[in-house]
Order: sequence, then C-alpha cells, then structure tokens
Amino acid sequence: MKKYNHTTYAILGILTTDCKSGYSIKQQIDQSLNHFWKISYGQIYPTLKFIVEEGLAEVQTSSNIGKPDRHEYFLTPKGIETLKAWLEQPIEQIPTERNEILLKLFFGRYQSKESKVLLLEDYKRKLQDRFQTYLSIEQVITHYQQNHEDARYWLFTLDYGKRVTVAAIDWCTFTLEQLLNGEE
Amino acid sequence: MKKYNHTTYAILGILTTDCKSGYSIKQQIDQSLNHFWKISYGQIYPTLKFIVEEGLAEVQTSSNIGKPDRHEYFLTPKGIETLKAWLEQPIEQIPTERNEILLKLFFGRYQSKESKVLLLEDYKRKLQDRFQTYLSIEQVITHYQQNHEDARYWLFTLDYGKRVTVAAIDWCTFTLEQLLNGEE
DNA sequence: GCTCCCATGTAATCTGTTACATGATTCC
DNA sequence: GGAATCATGTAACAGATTACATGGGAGC
Repeated sequence: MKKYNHTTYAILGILTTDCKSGYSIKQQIDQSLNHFWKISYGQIYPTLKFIVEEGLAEVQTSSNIGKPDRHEYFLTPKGIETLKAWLEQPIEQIPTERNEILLKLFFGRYQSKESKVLLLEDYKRKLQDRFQTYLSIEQVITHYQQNHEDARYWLFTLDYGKRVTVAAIDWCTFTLEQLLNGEE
Repeated sequence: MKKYNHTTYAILGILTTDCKSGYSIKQQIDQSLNHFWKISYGQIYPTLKFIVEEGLAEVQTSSNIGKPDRHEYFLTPKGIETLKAWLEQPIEQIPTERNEILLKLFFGRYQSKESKVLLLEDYKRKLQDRFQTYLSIEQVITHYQQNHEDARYWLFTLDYGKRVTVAAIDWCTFTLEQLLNGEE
C-alpha cells in the first residue's frame, strides 16, 4: 500500500467525523487536536485536492443560501482502508520535540541569574495557561459529547497533554528553586 | 538587533564550548542536546557559512597531520552579543509537539482493541529506552564534567527530559489499563 | 462604513532531511 | 581489502508557514 505523509492521514482521519470541508477541518483541528497536531490552510487545501486525485475521497459542492459554496469531501472505501492500514502500523520513532526554553537554559552560563529566572517563570505561566485550556476542552468533550464513541479516545489524548504539562510545570518549580537557592 | 532562526542561535551557543568545527558541532549536539534539539550537516555547514557572512564568527583553517583540514569557527564580540541578546528574550509560544501516537489514538474508533494495545505497548517500550539513555547521559555529565560550569545547566535540561518521559510512561500504563478493562 | 465570520485557494518563503560526492587515515 | 572514523560540502526534495487574493453576508 502506498505511503502518504502524516498530514494526509490526519486529514483522512478528520474526514471520518462530521467535518467535511477545508474550513471546518481547520476549525476542528484547532479545537481538539491542537495540543498535538497543527495544520494550516496552506496544507489543507492542496492536500484535499491530492486526496481526491488519489481516489481516497470524493468532492461534493453544496450551495447554501447566504453562505459561500462549500466543498464537502467524503471518504471512499479506498480512503477508509488507507486510514485503517496506517492506524495499525506502529510508529517508527519518537520525535525529538524542539524546545527553545531548554536550548536557552543549556547555555545558561551566558545569561544572568535574573534572566534565567524570568525565562522560567514566563514559561511556567504559559504552561499553566495551557493546562487551563486542556481543562476547558475536557469540559466540552465530557458534557457535549458524552455518548459520542470518539469522545473516549479524545479524552485519552487530552490526558496525555495534561500529564506531560504537569510534569513540565513541576520541573519549572524545581529548577527555579535550584536557581534561587544555588550558590553563586 | 537582527533576528536569526533557532538553528543559528543553537550553533552560536555550541561555538561557546570547545566545539569549533562543523563536524564536532554535530557530534556535540548528538550527544548532549539530542533529546530536545537535532540538527543535520545539511543545516550546519550552510549556517556556519552564513554566520561568518554576518560577522558573528571568524574561520581559521587548521591542518593536522594524518587528518583532513578543519575549519574552526570563533565567535566575534558581535556573535557573543547576538547570542546573549537572544538568550534574554522570553520565548514567544510553547510549540505544539506533533505526536503520531496521539494522532492514531485520536482515531481509535477505527482500530481494533488489539492494535491499539500493541501500539501503546510499543510506544511505552520506546519511552523506557529513552529514559535509560537519559540516565546514561546523566552519568557521563556527572562523572566526567563535575567541575564544568556548563554541567549544571545540562543536567537541568536532562531532568526535564526525564520528568516528561516518566509522565508519558505513566500515561501509557494508565491508558493500557483503561483499554484492557474497558467495556466493549 | 467597518469588522467579523464564512469559505477557498495560491505563491513565496523558510526550514529541514536525505542522498550524494569526495577523500584521507586507521584498524582489523 | 574493507569498514569505520574524520571532515566538508551541495542538491534535491519534503514539509510547513505566512502573506496575499477574493468575495459575500451579518451585525454594529
């Protein structure tokens, strides 16, 4: 079976939900996958075109009164097969997440103590904000989509985000303490 | 002050250590920054050329008997200034790490239970391997570079990696349990 | 009149990986 | 003789972001 890139599979996956157009795919990803997958229109539209060329989906144009035309994409049996085949494959390797904070701290010798503390405090705040966002998303999923079969899996991915974020916040707290109490 | 990309700053930072050539920069990054920053020769050499063009470093070619010529790069005062200025700047936003496992689990409805379990077990194993690698690096830093001023900061970044990895492993354990005990 | 939301798309640019090309030395 | 290490570099490609272009409708 032919191999596609991750973006293609991500869109194939989203097309299994109620999101059928480029615009709503973007919205859905921004809302629910945003913590581990981002995508821009510059990728979405060309990829949708490609998916149709490959026979993985079919387009239907629907006209709505008072709204622009919408291109709606529906997975073909081949599209569903392709998605399922990819889902079963184990991942090759865990990616290295590029972390600017760690890069800066790595060269901490060339920075003042104050600067490092500010940097970490700022980062910690951003992580806490992110954690709050996760809680909000969790509320939405639990309350509005209680019976949705997908909800269970969406909550699993959220749980991952929450756990990792908490670990990072704890690290900030610990490292700040070390910096403030440390000799020098 | 002119803005450069992260790769440029990363290399500028590495040039503060004993690594002065493209080859040894690659080695150093693979050994010590690998868990949060990767880089390939295809980036290193062009970036080094660029850094010289910008007046941030100067080259010196050293001939060694029995070894190929080496281009050694030394930061100029402007280079050090540029690095320091960047280090002080807070990060704009926390990046979204793309996570293939989460993407696959997000579409868990289209996968068999067995497949999901295998996927998570495989991921967990990879995380455990990574954790072991972190422990090895930690040993190297603590024993061989005890008095190195940089060591302290290197250990901070490692600690981050360890904490986040443990959180991810715990999540795997929990999610596997949920999948195995869950109804259906 | 202005802004926001809906909706689709392209082009330029940036960032990064992989494969290729070269060539000397050392160790088995 | 062959593999590994040292060492530098380029070209092709892949992946992704940003800015731009277009245009209607709703609400203030």
